[in-house]
Amino acid sequence: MIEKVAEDYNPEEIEAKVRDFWESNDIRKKSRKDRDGDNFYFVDGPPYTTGKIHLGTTWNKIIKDSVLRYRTLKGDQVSDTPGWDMHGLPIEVKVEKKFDFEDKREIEEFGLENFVDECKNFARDFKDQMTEQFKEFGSWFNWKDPYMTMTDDYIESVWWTLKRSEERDLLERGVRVNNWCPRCETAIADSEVEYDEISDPSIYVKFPIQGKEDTYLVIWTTTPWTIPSNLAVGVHPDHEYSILSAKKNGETEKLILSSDLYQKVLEETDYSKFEVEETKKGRELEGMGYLHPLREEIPKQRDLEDDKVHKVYAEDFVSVEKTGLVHMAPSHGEEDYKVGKKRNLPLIKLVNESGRYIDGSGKYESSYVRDANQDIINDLDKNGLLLKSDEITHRYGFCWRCDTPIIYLATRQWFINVTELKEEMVEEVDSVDWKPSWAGESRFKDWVSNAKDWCISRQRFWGTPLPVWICKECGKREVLGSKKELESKAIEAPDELELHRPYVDKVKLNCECGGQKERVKDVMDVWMDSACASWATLNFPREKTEFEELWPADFITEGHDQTRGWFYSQLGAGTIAFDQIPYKSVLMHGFVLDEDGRKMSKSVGNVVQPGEIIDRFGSDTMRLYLLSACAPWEDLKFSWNECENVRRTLNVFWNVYKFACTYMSIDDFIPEKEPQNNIDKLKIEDKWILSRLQSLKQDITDYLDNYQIHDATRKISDFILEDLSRWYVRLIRDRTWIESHDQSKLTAYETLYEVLKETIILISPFTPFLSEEMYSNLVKGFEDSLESVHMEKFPSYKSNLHNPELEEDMDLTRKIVESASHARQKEEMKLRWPVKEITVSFEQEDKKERIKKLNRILKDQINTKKINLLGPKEEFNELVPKPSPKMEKIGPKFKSNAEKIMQKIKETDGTKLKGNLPHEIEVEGKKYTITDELVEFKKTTPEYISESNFNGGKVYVNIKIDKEIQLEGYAREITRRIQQMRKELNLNIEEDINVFIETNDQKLKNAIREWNNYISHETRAKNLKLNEAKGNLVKEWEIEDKNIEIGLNKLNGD
RNA sequence: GGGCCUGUGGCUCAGGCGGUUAGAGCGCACGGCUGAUAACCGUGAGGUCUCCGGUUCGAAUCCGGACGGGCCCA
Repeated sequence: MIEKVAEDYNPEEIEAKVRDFWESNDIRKKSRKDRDGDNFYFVDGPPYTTGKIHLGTTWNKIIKDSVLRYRTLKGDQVSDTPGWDMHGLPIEVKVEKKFDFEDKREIEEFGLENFVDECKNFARDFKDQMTEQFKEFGSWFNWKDPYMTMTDDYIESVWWTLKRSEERDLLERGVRVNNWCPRCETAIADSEVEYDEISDPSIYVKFPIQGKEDTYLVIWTTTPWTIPSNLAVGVHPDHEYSILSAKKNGETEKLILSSDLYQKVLEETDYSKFEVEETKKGRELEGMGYLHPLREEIPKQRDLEDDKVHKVYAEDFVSVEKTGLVHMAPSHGEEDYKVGKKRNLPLIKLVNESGRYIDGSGKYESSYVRDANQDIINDLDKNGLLLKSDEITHRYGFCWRCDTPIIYLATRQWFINVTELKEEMVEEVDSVDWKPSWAGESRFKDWVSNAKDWCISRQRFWGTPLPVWICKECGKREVLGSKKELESKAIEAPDELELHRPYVDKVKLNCECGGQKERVKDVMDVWMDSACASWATLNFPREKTEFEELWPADFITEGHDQTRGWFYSQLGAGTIAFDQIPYKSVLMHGFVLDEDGRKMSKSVGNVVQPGEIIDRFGSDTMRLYLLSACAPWEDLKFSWNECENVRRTLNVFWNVYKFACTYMSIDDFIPEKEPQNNIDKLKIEDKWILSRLQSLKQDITDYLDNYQIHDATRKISDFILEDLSRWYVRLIRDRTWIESHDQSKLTAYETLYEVLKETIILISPFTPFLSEEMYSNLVKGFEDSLESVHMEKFPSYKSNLHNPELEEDMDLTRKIVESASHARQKEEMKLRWPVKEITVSFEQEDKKERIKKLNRILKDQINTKKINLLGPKEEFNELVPKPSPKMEKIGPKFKSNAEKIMQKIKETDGTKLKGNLPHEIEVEGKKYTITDELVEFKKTTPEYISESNFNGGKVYVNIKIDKEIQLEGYAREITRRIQQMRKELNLNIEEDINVFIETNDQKLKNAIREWNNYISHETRAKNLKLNEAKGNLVKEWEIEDKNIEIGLNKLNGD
């Protein structure tokens, strides 16, 4: 037996209840089990354990969860291991903040064991907190056994991967210029750099040419602090440079600048006069020597004895902007470093890992580079070499975690030679099914073909330790691939070895040379961790069975920022390890932005937390909103308003469900085991909604198989709103109100039940709580059903119930009904009042024929006594020809009398006039003959007909009110008021009443007498009497200015 | 500065093989309905389809450019 549903839709209550039900009955597991379809190996892109999820992460997990639930419904055997990215700087910084550490030294004083322990605890706590947040909105993953990048098992998979790169000779140690955080004292990846607006110096500096008086190269820079390390000046080989004679403050000097740009530069730097003396191509300047502008201040620069330094070099990378010449400091720029290598320049290092000048930097020694900017500018000025000093606001990189401005610094790092694999990687991109296709075609391919070598080392503590051991004596290195290998090769292996710093640091290996190998102190880039997720999840290489069965991943989905992130790192790692991209299909999703399309950010204060949405609307609404608001690959503009809309949709769905439950339970309805057997008993509206249901199933399968989640969810919402609630329920209302066990009522229930049941299943991947609640009452109440809706199968398509033509016809029917009600409304004819007759005129004959079968529905919904259907060749016989005088003919003929004659023609009865032409009329005593030349006729509707167009024809509604209609109208007015009063008394639907009505109006009295049975039936009145109004509730009403007093008396109970 | 994406009524989105008056929902105004009811339905107002140029008989739609937004890169 099902239960009546008394309450309104209350997501909070439902979701708590359902969550508890899932939890205590292990429903997720049962749902995944016993599926006999294909494997669907999904790999979760691991969120970083920050402790708090935001709306973007929420969207991401909801997409994943819905896809997995859908695949499960379809019978696939899905993998749902979630992942956590737990290593790295953000957590280290959290710990540093907790203990107020300023720099690395304090960490070392604190003890690495303690520090790493703290990191581990943070990561674990954050993971637990976030797990709860994810679970709250019903994302179903194997939360008890996630993959975690910090476990030894996981670390081993990463080690194995690195060992593969060593075996393939792709691992390399070398000096490169990297983004460097001077506070964290580590290299950071491009993807870890965040850009922000910052104010920096903008200076033009003159570099004096060696051996020529007053001749200078002019460069521009925003990083004065790199000038002490300057070793060369770059020009573009093909660009033209001018040697100018320029005047300022009465003194003349020669400047070398880009021919295209000098005008602007010289104006900016206050030169009064200048003329070009000579022009040269960049390549002709090559080899020109200059004096370092700070040679007095920097001992190291003075001491350089190398004839290759302080020269002009022509290089293709030099861009023509500002002055067209660039100053090059190989230790502080990637291109600079490359040029330095190519030209065999020495590498001078004046800046250490904490961003301070070191020994050899003269007066700047020990100052922090950015703080030294002003001193350097002053010194350049003092040396007479500063052309101009200004400030510029530009985008500059910051450490993603501690917000320190980064510097570029040449350091010794570990690299994987990705550039060698680039071609192979680009080819692999094509083997993936990208949604949308441009995600892979252009965007990702572009990125991959610009791939640089991957710097995988970090000079930090909390991360996967680099499994590289190097002999102090002979320099030989060894890369290890597992814990076992480490234990077997260790000189002294501790009993319990954890694969983190500082524990692994203590393990030493014997070297063939007799020396000892020690681990390099670096940890790995966290992107290397997650890059291995597709096999680390399967515990490969320790366990091989699952890997062989499942790998590579069937599906991954992440935001478009992951193009250069996880999509890329996985491609890299997969190519290194297996020469293969580790995923087969990708859905690239968008970002969540605020209502104005701007990024959500704390500083702007436009951040919306998922918790807020859940508190206001519940998880199901949030889920359905996020899934239907836009295409997954577009950015989502969050809107509270649209959330509210989705809640309304679900509320309507709830009301339909409630409606069904209420009536089915009153009537003790039990659905047939095989409802298809009753197909002959189906009324046309039943056939129609069942057909719509078949279309729906087809549509959403198509959509979801292509990850058009928004189209699928919108289709379902539309179905619920338009087809089920606004139309089907409206059509069967009368059938449900029949007492006794009437067949047409049972068929309606039967149909409604089937539609509801399947709809509940279809929407279950998206609104899993609501579906579960409805299923548990409605379906479980009737059938020996499954334990949960999520154990169901995707309802099968039934071709015998599919009738697209009927769907079209019903569509037209709705249009006609709407049009008719429009026509009524124009004349203020209430829908409650019946009309005598309507006429529908069709533009197409076949439409008229096809709509005939829907006559009953038209009649009921329009509330008309009679309905006429006309084809395109038939004319509506109540149209009246209206005479329309032709003034261009009447004018010349009747001259000054024309005006009056025209008036007279207009007033003449069109029907009579038309049949009697020529016709004589009389104006002011004179007679005139009207011929058919002087008048034409236009078809118009008489005043008792209201017309309205629909797409495909016209509707004419006869709104004449005669006595019969008036009585019925009154009866309905009275009924409505009694119903209103029943509601006020909070009566049950089945509860009987007595009604006593008092009125002086004879017409109302007549209506009550004539329609007594109808009113009694509609209102469940045992007695309906014209009498003194009395009872539990007595109210006075007005019906069209007539007074009436109605009394209601309960019969049951009190 | 470059690549990819995006720009349609006050708001959120459809449409987008070029073809009569550009569609929904929300909001607004007016009206209706009343045992699904602290819901629901209809009608109306509201759009130079971001702008400029081109192709074409015809452009929201195709092409080029500009501007705004997002992501990525420099």
